Amino acid sequence: MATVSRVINKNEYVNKETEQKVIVAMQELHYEPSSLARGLAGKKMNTIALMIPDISNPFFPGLARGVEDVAQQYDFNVFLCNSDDLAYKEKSYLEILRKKSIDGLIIISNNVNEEELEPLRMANIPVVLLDRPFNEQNYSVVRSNNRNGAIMAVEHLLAIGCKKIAHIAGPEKFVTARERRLGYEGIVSQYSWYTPSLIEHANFDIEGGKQAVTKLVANNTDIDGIFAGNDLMALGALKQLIKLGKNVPDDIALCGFDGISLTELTQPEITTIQQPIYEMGAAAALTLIKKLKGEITETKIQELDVKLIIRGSTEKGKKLPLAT
Amino acid sequence: MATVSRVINKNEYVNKETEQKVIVAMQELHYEPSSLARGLAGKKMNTIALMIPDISNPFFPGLARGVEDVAQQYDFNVFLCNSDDLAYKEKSYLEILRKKSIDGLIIISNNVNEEELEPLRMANIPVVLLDRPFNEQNYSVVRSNNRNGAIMAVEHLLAIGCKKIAHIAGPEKFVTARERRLGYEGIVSQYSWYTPSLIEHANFDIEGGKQAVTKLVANNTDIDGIFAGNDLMALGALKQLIKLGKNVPDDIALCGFDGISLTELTQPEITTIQQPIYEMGAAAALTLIKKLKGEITETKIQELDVKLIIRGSTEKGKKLPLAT
DNA sequence: ACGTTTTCTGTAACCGGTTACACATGAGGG
DNA sequence: CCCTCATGTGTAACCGGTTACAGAAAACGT
Repeated sequence: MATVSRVINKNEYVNKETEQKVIVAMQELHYEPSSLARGLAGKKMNTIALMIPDISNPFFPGLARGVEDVAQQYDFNVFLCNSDDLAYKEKSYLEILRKKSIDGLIIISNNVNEEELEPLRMANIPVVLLDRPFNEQNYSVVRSNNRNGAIMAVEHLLAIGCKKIAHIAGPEKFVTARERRLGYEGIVSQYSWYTPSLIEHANFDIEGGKQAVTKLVANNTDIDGIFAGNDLMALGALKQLIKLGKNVPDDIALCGFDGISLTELTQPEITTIQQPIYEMGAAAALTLIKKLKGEITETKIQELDVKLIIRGSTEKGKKLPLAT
Repeated sequence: MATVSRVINKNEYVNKETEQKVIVAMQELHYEPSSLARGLAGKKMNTIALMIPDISNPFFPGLARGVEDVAQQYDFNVFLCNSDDLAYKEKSYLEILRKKSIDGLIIISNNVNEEELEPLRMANIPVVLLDRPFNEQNYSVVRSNNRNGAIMAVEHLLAIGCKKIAHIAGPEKFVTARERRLGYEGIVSQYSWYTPSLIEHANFDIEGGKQAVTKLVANNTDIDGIFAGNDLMALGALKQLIKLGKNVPDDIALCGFDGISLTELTQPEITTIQQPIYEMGAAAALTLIKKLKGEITETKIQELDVKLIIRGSTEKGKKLPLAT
């Protein structure tokens, strides 16, 4: 028994011959060591968990892919938890994860706070905050440069000649939404046309984008540019703008944020600030796994750069193929 | 110790008073039973796995939601496995699932066959096939009525006056793709205009839809209707049709299959055959959990009905708002 | 040749639960 | 009053691994 265990873990003296015999026997008997028993005996389970808030926003599956690929590469499994951004689901998952003895956690969440992660810290389970850090001191963080991205978006809209730019902001409880709004405000507050009513808050989804556009257009008859806080809202915004008979980009130009592939699908295609989605997931997974292996101990912040992708929704004056 | 275990499992004589004392003590000590130890001692882990082929096709997250919600309701956890439709990933997951002692599996796959599931059968782990059954004899199956849906789609295209209808078929290895193609062929083969070149095979994704349209339009100058084998392909098809300067629906009408919400986002919106996505996931989870509880033992096939959702892409002659 | 060190393997305790079994207690029946 | 049975609790074996420890055999140094 002990020798078999040593063969499997290859970390102690085992005679080559015996090792071969064990390996052959394992194959013949189709022996598969039980993760449960190993875990119980104090070994790592080689499983990390990834908690995402919304599986139907393609941004998060995109992150998940990055996490999964890296995990797979290092022989880790990923336990995917979809929290729907609901605090109670997140709490319940955190409990479950502890009971199941996962080795580490990558979490994207606004509802969770330090206190709730305390039990994990006690159990020595490392945590990496992805995309939405609630605390950059005590945890390793992977996120993109949201404020910069917002600035790039607004400056681009100004560069193409927009004279009055509105912002569809995500919920204030999201750091990402706040950062993007701050980036927007930083630029536009210098202009005389700016009024706070140019900011409309909405949920980070298609419906939110639609509703925000309706309000913005009703309250500000002369806006000619919209910076949406994420791509789903930009999609909804575009849909609604068309419905209201606005020409995009000639009447109103539109820029999103995230870089999900759906923005290439619309007519016109949507200009957006592209985050390195896959890479963010991969970086988070790599950081977590290195922590698990003890290769790094200190917490670190990884801020990835975003990129402006110019498409039809901000190319004024260009002749586009007609949709109808 | 034994008494505590009895309190937790509430299945044997325990004095009310003692029970209370145990419960209080558990709270005071923040005691959380270890799933690992329970699993090792032969108990269920209350975890089921869901294997999906493509997390970026919204259809599958939709199924996942259904599965998750029902699982949660019955206090089960879901281990989500994204196989990318790759046989080796699926195989590797099947091994892992066995080692981790999950209780049951819901699988959406073409690559897996009976032989590969044999170890699960030996380990007495029930399996439910979802969406893409490779065998309807030995496993419980949840799927929708694909052939009927295809027939409905084609008949709708005929009803609005299409004189030559093409089909973008998914890969033949998918049962769903085959069934839909058969439904299409069943109807159109009665017509004199039908030729096999009206069927173009493509991958079940946006890019596939684009490519197929390019070929179809090149080979058949007079098609005026397209039935796409799934919505992602329909999205790609629409995009490409517009690029080629075709008016949808007046030049070419378009119908998809699945009923993902993205079809409402385009201009024009896409007519589609709606599957009860969430319900399919929920039904699969319910079946699996009932099997786990021993409430059902026989295998059963659940075929859910689909529904035609008529939208702009098949409403000929209607004035639509302009996109540009 | 003999003591020391290295290599190798087996025994047994342990991880944290479940459960068969033994045993104690009190209630009910004749 | 004694026997039986239902109720309640503790003991110990077990699930399937890991690993500290002990001890055997082989290699090495002098």
